[in-house]
Amino acid sequence: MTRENLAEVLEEIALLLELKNENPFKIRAYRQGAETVRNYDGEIVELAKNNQLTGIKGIGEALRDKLHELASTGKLEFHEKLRSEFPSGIFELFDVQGLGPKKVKALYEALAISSIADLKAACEAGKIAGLPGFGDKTQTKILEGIALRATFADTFLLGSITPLVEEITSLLRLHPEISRVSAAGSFRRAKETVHDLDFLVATRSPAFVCEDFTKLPQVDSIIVCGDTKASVRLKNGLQCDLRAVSNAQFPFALQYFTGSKDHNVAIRSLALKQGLSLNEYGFTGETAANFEVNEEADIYRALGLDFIPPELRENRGEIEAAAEHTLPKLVELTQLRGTFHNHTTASDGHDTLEAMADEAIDLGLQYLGIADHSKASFQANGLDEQRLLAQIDAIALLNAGYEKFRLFAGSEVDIHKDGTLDFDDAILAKLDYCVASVHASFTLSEDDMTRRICRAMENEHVTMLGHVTGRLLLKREPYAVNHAMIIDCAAETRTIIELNCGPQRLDMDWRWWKRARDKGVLCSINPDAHSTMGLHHIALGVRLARKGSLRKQDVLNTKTLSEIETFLKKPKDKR
DNA sequence: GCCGTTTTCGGCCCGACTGTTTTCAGTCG
Repeated sequence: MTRENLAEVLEEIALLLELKNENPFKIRAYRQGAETVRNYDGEIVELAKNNQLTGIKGIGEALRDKLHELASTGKLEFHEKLRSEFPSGIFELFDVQGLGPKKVKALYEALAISSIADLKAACEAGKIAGLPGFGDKTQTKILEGIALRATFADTFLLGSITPLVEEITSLLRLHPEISRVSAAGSFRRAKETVHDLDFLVATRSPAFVCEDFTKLPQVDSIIVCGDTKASVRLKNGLQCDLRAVSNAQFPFALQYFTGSKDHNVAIRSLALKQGLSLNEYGFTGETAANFEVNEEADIYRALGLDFIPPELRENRGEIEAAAEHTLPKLVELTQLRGTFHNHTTASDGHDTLEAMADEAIDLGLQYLGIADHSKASFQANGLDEQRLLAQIDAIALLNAGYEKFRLFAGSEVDIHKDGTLDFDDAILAKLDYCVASVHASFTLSEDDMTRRICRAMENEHVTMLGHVTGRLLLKREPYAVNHAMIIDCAAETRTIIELNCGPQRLDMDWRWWKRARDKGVLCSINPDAHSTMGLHHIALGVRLARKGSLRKQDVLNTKTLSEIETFLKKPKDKR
């Protein structure tokens, strides 16, 4: 039973309750519960098993008991009973755009439709259009929705859509009727994956701008287009929404559409307590006129809060911190001085040592850590001892030619199944630093995997731990590890934990960094670059580090070259 | 079902858009 399993059951209950036309607030409580489970920074599964879920906002008595039953027995009677009332295929109907609980229920009751296949057949036979509340257009839209679902993924990697967001933002900026532009939503909050893109613009001609938006070259088809909002499907399948507001409304709308929903609910209730009502267009209420709002920060200030950076807006304590003026000063891209864990043509990288160094210099970095694979990563052309020693020499030779830049010789050394390393200590001692990573035997139990990784971290030559869970977002599940124990072990052994900023990895997950930070564990923002372009992912890494509440002093590679040289020369237990 | 500086009951965000209606229901964010 994983955290995600718990959350999924709660979400499924919410869906089933919707089908049963239950109290919408009860339904929301289950959804909220799922979100709380996903975001909780602690061993929530363990706590649920031991029935220790107390004092967690959003989880009351009923949810606590249900999560306890679920975590300790693997199932939940309440859930199973609900499930037995509907065929299991009915869940996939919710994936079709335009189908919500009422329509799904109507389809099931009138035509016994309980799968996408049923639905498609019924549409094609023209049976849907005649149902009450349905019509010809609905039937056509459902067929389109089914086709769309088959063609495109519905979730996208933050890193892979970033260039697209930049393109669209620049095009909107060029529009003569648009004065302000911003991406909003989960993209702006730097969620690791996003379902859709939200753009917000300030304009005097909203309807005109909405129409132009639907004509952008990236647009495949129009979903809706009204006077103040438009939704389109981009050519890569991503749904993209535009909201057009006035310049005065812009900061309110930006705050509103950036979310998260939970953050906004909390902000609004805080406003209400102060006699202010907040919506996406402004303040209302008796004292509303007292506040001049030009920027988002003015809204937070009006509520007695420090400005909350978008990355932190997940309702995980940031509002309380903003009220107490204890928000962290988050790390910024311009503060990075170098980066570690990068590959070259020696193992599975596409570019040479020299090319990688040149790119790092162009990015304004003072140092670059090389860490090609070790010999056990046979599939990645891992280096054996001899080739590694040759690479150390090659790096020394290049370093002699740089004036204000340095390459650090490292290795991404495989952690064997038993926690021993792929190189012996004598070889590791010759390196400037070492990243230890798991690349095989992913199916160990959580206990065994955690022990394996901790054993590796106990090695005095292991500077940092690579990709903690090995996850590939949207592709491969993380292997089972106990994050809390890994973090404790890192703190004890003075091992740095990597924030691997490959767009598919973003591992360790942002939800754990605050805990690591508070235990004094340093983070290294590592691109795991396999090409010169891969180095650019440090920008993505910084966004996720910010989301994880990390400050400059929590990030190893904000150290200057001379600081990092001193740091790496110290014995590990003195760092 | 959750929550509490309106505290154990009675709130809990609501506006935009579409399609099917003839004033509104459903979906979405």
